[in-house]
Amino acid sequence: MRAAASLTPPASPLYLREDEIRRGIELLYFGYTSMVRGADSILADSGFGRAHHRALYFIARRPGLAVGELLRLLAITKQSLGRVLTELQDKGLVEQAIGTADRRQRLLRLTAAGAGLEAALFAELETGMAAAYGEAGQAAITGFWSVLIGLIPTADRPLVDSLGQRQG
Amino acid sequence: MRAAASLTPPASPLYLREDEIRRGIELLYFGYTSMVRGADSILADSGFGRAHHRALYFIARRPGLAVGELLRLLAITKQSLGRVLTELQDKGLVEQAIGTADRRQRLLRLTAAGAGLEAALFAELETGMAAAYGEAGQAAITGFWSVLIGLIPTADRPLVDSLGQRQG
DNA sequence: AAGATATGTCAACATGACTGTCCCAAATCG
DNA sequence: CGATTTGGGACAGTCATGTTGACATATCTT
Repeated sequence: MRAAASLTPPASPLYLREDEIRRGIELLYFGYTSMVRGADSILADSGFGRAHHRALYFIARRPGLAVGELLRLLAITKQSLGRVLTELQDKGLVEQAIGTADRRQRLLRLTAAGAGLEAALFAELETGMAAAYGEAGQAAITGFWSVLIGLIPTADRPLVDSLGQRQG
Repeated sequence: MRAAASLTPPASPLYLREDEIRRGIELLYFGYTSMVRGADSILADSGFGRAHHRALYFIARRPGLAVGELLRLLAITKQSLGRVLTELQDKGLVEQAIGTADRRQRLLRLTAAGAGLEAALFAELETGMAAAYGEAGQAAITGFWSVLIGLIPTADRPLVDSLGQRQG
């Protein structure tokens, strides 16, 4: 089915060859690692790692996030998150408040210092992402999103979607 | 960058809002982690981890790959790769041959057992990727690829492209 | 009052990165 | 030819970040 080698179509809709799957796997791997590696030097300067970055990111995205929600987003154990969160609080980047509706909850938000670091980290990711968006064009962006959504198990999609929703 | 906030053009493809950038970051994170997590149970059954999976993957993709090329693909230190490679060789999944053009090189390939495990791992990734491709449609796939390529530093793109090239 | 839930904490351990150092064999350069 | 560089390997120690398991406390729900 490799018939016309001269006029290779980008991707055939029905006959998905192994090479097309492998290309997706590889680009996803290299694209993801390129993105996260971009922030490493900023993190190293602050004495933090990628785990701290992920926590900062989601707290910045959803201020007032409860610990349990962050746990579900990161899909790690509470012991792992506990260490990260303790460090961020000890260094004054994150603060907690007791939940209003449910007083067992600890609602997380960034301090001014935390927001400053997160902004620097975000600016770094933004540079790369904006360049990629600009290079690829508007139509490509929606395609990029829709394939990625398709990779996420349907059970997890509401959680991911909730990040983009207007704050309640 | 946020200078023209007052006179925002209505639907300009160049006006990239923070939410669009954050959506890309998040979907890339969740899409990538969803993909790799799918193979974890197979790996655990074999007593390997994600580092072994990455090595197996690239050796399967480019049989006869030299150690140095694998090192550049994975972007880790040779000490880290050394341990992984030693384990894969000790368990009979990978074998080495002395380079023909350059006898210092060690060319890597999978044994039959290695190819079997890699096939099982690939089948797992393929299931998810094929479903996402199918859900999203052909146009989306090329958009997906082109944004991801844009995220990869230009200096690294030839290396990534080389994976898809016909074997020399 | 009893049970479930949200969070925190202690301890031990596994994985997979890192740095630094040293070594050997083969290729390449002068 | 000798000197240097390159490809690969090895030893030792460390760090970041994940895991299990057990247990405690406060609060909400029934």
